[in-house]
Amino acid sequence: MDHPSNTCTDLNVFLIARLKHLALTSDHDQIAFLGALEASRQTPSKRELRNAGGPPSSVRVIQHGYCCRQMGLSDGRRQVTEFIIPGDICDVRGATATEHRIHALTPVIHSEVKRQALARLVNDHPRIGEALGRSAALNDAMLYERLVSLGRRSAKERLAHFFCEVFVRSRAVALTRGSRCSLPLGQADLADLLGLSLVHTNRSVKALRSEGLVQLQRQILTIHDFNGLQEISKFDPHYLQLGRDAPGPGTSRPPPFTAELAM
Amino acid sequence: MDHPSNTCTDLNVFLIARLKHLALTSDHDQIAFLGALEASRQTPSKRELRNAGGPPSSVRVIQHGYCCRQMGLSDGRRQVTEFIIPGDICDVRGATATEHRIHALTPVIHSEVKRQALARLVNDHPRIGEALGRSAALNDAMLYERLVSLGRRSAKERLAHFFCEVFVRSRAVALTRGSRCSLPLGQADLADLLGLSLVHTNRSVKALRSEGLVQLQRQILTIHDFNGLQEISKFDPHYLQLGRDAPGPGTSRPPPFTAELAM
DNA sequence: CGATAGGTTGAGTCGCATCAACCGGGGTGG
DNA sequence: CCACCCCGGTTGATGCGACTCAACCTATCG
Repeated sequence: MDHPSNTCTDLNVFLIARLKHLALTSDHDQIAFLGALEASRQTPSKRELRNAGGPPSSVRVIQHGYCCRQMGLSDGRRQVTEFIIPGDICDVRGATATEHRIHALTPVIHSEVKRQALARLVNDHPRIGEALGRSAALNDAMLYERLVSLGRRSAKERLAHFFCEVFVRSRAVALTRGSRCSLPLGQADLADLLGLSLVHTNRSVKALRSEGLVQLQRQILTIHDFNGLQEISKFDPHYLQLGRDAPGPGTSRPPPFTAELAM
Repeated sequence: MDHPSNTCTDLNVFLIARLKHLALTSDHDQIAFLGALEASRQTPSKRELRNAGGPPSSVRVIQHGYCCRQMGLSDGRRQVTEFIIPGDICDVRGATATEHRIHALTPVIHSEVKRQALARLVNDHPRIGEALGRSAALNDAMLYERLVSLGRRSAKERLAHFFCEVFVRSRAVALTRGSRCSLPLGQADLADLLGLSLVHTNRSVKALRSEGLVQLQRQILTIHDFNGLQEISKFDPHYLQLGRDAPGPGTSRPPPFTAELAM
């Protein structure tokens, strides 16, 4: 859970954890997927992730580090649409041509699978296709949930909900240590993610902190009272399709996915 | 563009128009797709669309009528996440188990393709898979765009942007007549779609109307000044992946899709 | 040690929400 | 045929949540 460094023994631990949660459990399939990855690339902090110049619609995998996807308006306003953690699989369906950017919040190691290779891969390993479909569905579920936040939740609710989400997602790929996880977002980024102003974000975070619910300092999120956050935001982890309350990654079992579509 | 009635000569005109825009141009493929549809079902206005009891993840196609997808919070607040028009293809990736509902705004005729059939279909007709992928990508693009609206646009901007979007989408499936199209959303629904209160929605609509930009009465949206709306909201139709300014469906050409992923 | 970036705080304002009432039309039942 | 009601839209008044402007504070760093 520390900031990206080279403490990571295997480049793909997070990705593999993610694949497990996507119910891609067979070693055979996992190896096939890893095998299809291009060489890893590094992107330094505060830079944009760029495809390897190739055709724009390949699947990109974040092996290490954090980033966010954001869209900018012509007048400078911006909206962060996703917070991306290690193991996440991005752009499963081709990124639409809109003004999307993936911004590295920390040094990021990532890789991609080219269209061609992916097509073959999915053909030979239908379960990989299914897993990717689930990944996309999960992504959508988070999008929908954020839409609800921006549309109908108050500032504190948005923050509480987001903190819950980040923590549960992080835990699912073993990126938590106790009640802490990494959250390398500045308050400005947080504001743009939640559709709030910087100042109001600051005050709302302060409110949650002074209620003893969370702490957020030096890029580390500490959850002091998960239930409290959950109470405020009515957070229901169901949509994340992850093992419900598994305290450790060991006991979390892949959820009973309603056999999804390979596509 | 009238309210759903039986004036429609062929049940699938809108769907076919949509398929064309998804660059599924071959008659062969189109017929295969239509052939895989289950028997059409009707859902009366103000009811929920329900799957035919079967497994939850099949693709659903709206042949006639309008609906919206919405999510409810425990305390009664709700968020409308999508406005769905004839020809739209829903749930391409399995609907996540969250509290999603598809609500019929008018009488709706719809059909679905079962998972099994779909898998075979995509296998035999790879272009159908690609088209469905594009459909999902387009859906996502609209989601992202709405996220920006809710997060960073003012009430008037949201309305203007949404009106532009609806009009362009409707035009793409020949559901416009002149500068009018159907918009069977009450102001309450509109409010829940745009993350505003009913009252403020009303006043904002009034503002746009008194500036001579639009008119919205009896479920009919009339665009008096598209450029004005576009100016206010910085609407850029690019993300809709539709032919740019084609006044009629005849001249609109499928955009140069960056060959997407079949999956 | 100045410089810069990120976080914190105060004051004032505004957009939007909320509460509450009213209006007009279409349907319904007496 | 009219009285009634219900629903959707409209409007006014008021208050709050969130935004903006503008400092200031604190760390980290070259």
